[in-house]
Amino acid sequence: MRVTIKDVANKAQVSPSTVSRVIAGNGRIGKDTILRVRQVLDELGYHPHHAAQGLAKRTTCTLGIILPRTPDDVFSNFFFPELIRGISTRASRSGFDILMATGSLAQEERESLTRMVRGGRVDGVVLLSSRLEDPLIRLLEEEQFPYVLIGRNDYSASTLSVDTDNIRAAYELTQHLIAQGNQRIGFVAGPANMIVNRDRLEGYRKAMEEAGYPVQNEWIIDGELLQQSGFRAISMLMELEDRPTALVVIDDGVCFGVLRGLGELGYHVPQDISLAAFNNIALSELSTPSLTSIDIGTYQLGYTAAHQLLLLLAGEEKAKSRFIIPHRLVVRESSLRK
Amino acid sequence: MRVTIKDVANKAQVSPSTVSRVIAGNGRIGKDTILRVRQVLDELGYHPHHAAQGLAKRTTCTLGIILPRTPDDVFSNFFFPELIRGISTRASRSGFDILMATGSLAQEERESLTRMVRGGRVDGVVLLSSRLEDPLIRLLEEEQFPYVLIGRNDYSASTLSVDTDNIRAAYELTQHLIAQGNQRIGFVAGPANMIVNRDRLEGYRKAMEEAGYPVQNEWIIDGELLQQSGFRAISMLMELEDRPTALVVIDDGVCFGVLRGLGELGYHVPQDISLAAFNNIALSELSTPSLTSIDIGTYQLGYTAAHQLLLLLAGEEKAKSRFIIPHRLVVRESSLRK
DNA sequence: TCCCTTTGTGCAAGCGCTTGCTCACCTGAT
DNA sequence: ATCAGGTGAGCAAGCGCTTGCACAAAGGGA
Repeated sequence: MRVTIKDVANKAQVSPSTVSRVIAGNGRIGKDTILRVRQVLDELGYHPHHAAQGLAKRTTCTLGIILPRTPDDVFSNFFFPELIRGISTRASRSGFDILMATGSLAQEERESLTRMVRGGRVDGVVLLSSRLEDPLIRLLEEEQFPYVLIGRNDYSASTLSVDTDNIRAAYELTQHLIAQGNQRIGFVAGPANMIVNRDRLEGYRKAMEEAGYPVQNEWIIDGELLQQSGFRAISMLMELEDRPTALVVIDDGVCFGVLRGLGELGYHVPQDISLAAFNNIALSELSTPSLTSIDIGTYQLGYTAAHQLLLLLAGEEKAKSRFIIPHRLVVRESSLRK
Repeated sequence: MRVTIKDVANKAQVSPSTVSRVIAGNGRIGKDTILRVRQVLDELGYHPHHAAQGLAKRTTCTLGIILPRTPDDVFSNFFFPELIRGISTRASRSGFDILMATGSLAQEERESLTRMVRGGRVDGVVLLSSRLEDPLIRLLEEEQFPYVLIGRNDYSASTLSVDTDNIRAAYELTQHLIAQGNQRIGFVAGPANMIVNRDRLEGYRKAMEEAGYPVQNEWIIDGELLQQSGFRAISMLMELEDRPTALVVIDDGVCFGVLRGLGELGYHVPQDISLAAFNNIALSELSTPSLTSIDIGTYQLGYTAAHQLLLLLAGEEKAKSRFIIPHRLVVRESSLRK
């Protein structure tokens, strides 16, 4: 049978309340009592029963995460573990655990979140989302439930969020390609309804405009690169009269697909065309050619998100609601024109 | 304020116990009462408070997972999300959630698990581990806590585990290379203390022996391929008089490193040397050359693990304790000698 | 010496839910 | 008309913990 606070109390010859207070570290307890209780405490290997504690204290010491659905958001897969690690590390530093839910369907996803929130399973939620219209955000707003967004939304400025400055990042990435002598630069986009996609496109456009280089519409292609349709798009792009000499790609994972597609068409990177992408996943360094990428500080993103959420839960006055994690351009072979 | 069972009871003009029984679906309740309560139930959007329910029922409807530590187990990173998805999908089908913990240090990892188990936070644990001597397994055994192992151990045959037949898989993979005309085949290994490593090595050896081809010790190298030392090992291997014409690589992620290393040394795959690996991560298909790999059915692995654990928790008699998920050889460019 | 603080501890209520038991009522067979 | 048995619902205890409040003992100033 599990060892309860009562067992400890009996063995230490005090009342349960005293034990509780010793653990909490508040309340006025005699010095020797504290020592005695502590002794028994780890003699018995006591751990408070979480549910009971939660019930009494009205708090769960748990953060919720919704794992993004696969078909919707394939590429977050590649950096997801790193993100989790950031969140989890910060959380456990405050004694918080992570409750995770998935749903293959939007419906299930919503239900999971509802159960978490209405069921009082978590104190706050980390939402990994950058869809323009996110029903989960709406849900949390309606419930007025504490949450932090990794990414950004356009609902309300007061939403606590942690993000990369994607516009800036894309701007710099494009500038890098320009500095390498590219004038015609294309863009391989992700799902249109993701804000991150919109932002990166914007940064790219800005850099091109500033440099005085026109952007052709045909240079912007859809990056469902894990599918056949992606290959077709790439192939059409390369057949253009004035085809780009470089591409900005929405994500490293997608970039792998682009690289593959180009290879099959007989093109070499970076000799025939340069590539530069985002997220700097672990394998980007190991591909041939290695991928130039924007490192978005994935771990840091998760860590900070958890940190800010915990501050919010602790009732700290939040100075601002939006936090930008610095990114870093990592130049590798795929963009270095010989 | 949260809506409690009492609120529902009041509004439906019944006692809380009746509401509870309506929800549980047991107990003798009048037909019209049920209808009335149901009505109020979703009118108010009631969700039972998880902690309270857990306290009363002595169950948490939660499964625990320990996320493997990074430095220890880098490459599980690549298929981890998929595994989680499998676990989570099965779990949520039974109304279970997933509690996840990390620890960067072995110490923290242990503490997380202890908190989970002793704190009554979870009903069972899914352990992703294949270290030979795993302190976490020991902990769970001591506590006699229900768990399922993804991988296998050598402690006790009664441990519930779900695994790939790694010996067999490695055997087949090696046979494939042999069928391609390779006689001298090397092996790029992972951390020596992982059972999966040992098993795959064994399968490889068996296939070689059966074919009557000798295995040189120098052909078996350590695959810390994300490090410098890995490159050195590869380079030394390739300088051997009787260097292998093919390599079995412990993991796709590592294989990316090998591929990279070989490329830097001026070798081409598969022309100069063939490569074949394990796990079939998403990007294996997209690299150039694409990677021949054993698909271990990652999702299925997670799903089955959760399934068996839930059966165990439900008190079902378990017919056997070890479940093997079928693997599948996926032949791609890296092993096809032209 | 008396009274007012301060200090250390226990009592008991309550967090939201489940469940064994009791009890009132309604059948239908005798 | 009577009563056994079935049916529908509520009472109250209890899950393991926290915490406001009461209270006893000890200390200190007048």
